Amino acid sequence: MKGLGGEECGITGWALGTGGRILAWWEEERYPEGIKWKFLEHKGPVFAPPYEPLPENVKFYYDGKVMKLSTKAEEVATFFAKMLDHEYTTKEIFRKNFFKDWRKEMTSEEKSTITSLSKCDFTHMSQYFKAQSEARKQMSKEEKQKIKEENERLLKEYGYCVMDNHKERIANFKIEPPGLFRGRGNHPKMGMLKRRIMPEDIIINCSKDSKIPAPPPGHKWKEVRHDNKVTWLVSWTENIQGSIKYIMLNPSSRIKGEKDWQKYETARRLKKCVDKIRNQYREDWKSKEMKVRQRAVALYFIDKLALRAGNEKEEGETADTVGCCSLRVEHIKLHPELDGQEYVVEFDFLGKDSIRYYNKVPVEKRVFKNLQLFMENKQPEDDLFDRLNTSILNKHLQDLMEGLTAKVFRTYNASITLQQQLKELTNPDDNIPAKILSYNRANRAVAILCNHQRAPPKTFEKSMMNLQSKIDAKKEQLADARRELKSAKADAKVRRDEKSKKTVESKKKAVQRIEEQLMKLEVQATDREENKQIALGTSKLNYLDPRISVAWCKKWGIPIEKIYNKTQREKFAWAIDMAEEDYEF
DNA sequence: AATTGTACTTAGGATTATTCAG
DNA sequence: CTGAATAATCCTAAGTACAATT
Repeated sequence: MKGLGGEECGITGWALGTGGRILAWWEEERYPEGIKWKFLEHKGPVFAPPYEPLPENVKFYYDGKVMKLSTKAEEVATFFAKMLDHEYTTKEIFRKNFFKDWRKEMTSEEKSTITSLSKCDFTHMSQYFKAQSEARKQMSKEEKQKIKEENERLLKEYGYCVMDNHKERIANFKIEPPGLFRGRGNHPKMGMLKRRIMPEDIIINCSKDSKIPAPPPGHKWKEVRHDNKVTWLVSWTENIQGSIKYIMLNPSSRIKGEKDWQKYETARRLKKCVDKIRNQYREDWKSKEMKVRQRAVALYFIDKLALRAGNEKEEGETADTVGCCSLRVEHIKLHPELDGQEYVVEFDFLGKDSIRYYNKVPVEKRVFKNLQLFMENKQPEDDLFDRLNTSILNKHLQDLMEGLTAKVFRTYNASITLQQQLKELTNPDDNIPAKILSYNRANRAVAILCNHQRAPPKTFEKSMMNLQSKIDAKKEQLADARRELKSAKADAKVRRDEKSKKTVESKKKAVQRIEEQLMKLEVQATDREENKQIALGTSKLNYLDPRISVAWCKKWGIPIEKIYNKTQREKFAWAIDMAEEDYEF
């Protein structure tokens, strides 16, 4: 193991600074471009537990008759049985894909008997699994403790690696278990069998001079390589899309954190030239070249609406979703006038994860006229920007600023919006809960911009009612406390002794306390209502320069724990350490 | 210039752990 | 102490980006 300039502490492997203090990664020297590490040692992946056949008394029925399945066919059947309550299993594509793949696992006898999925009865198997999970919940404390300890042992042994001078947490050291593919939205491959990954599928990446992880007994790795130009430790190819999956490090690691930091620095560089770029694309709306006009309008959408770039996708391989460059004519409607506004564009399309993007946006007249032009003589299913793709766009952006790509606009606009909103919404006289509400509102403005949605929690209505009744109860309690205070005051006026004065004081305090509690509840209710369909986590984790939040906390004396939970604090340790209250994005 | 392959970030839902009210 | 609500964590799919290849 080699140090990066500091001395090296023999036991922990941490780099030491000049004062002998342990250096955090963000205080160390960086590697030259391209090299990701010099030393990498790990224990390899943890494989999915082997299949455990069902007990004899758990039956599968075909066409009303008990049927004993071969182990392989049974395993795949259990995948379906475990999903029986899920909407997936009612979908035609899911059922068709599942059945096709299941049949591949059957013996020839099974194949000739089982010819229709609708004649399969998995309910007994399903009940068995429900009972199992119920039993797991009912386990004694000791049993639960034992499982917890086993997990911790696994984490301790396989959950960490040594990369250069640091012991780092691995994000996903467990190999994905076999199961049925759950694509999102209207995915053509939903229900297909995700096969079991074996050591023979696995490529190990580590350094030559490290202790190479041993494959499970009787097995060997597909390959062991020593590539320090990449950050992954383990990879394999999955069978649904044929794409490569990786085991990589936790967000708290140097290699992820440094990249994250760099991402925000790139966005800050965009801040310095964004005005120029905006003027440029506005000019380009008038260009003689169609290509340039399309590029300029697309960039305007990416900037103004925080749309994703929109790479091309292979048709029929994935759900039909789009981003900016892949928008089709059918995804927008042009309204010369709508609700008293001129030149309104109505967007309606499915984006990443098949989340719907719906928005009515007034745009400049030039943009509107250009869109009309782009749509001329086209069918609904034709590309809106037929002379443009993400590669062309990104090449252009690279010319405008080094390191600039389409997604930098999302990062930039998200972070700058948070900073502005915090400035605007924070009221210095507010107490801490009210300030946190303001923070959440600023966060929410970003989530809305980025269209980060969630399904409203199943229990939303109920929990809202619960909260309301809590508020009502608190209001009554407050009224009572006020009455008591009043009578205590009257009492003190008559008696004029120390004891009754003290009573008044304590009653006053009680009223104050209850007022605060009430206010906290009301704030909570507002916050929750406004958050019904909006997911704050994604922007907080991926788009908002954490130094903005850290600075805000320092400025207003808000404990950082109120904004970031433990995991988030680990991920953003660099920002928490670095940012002062005057930090500006 | 289109196509393919690789490596990485971003994403919402599912599952598990913790907290809170009764 | 117990069960429901809530928060945290886990999981892995689905994007972006860019290099290599045809």
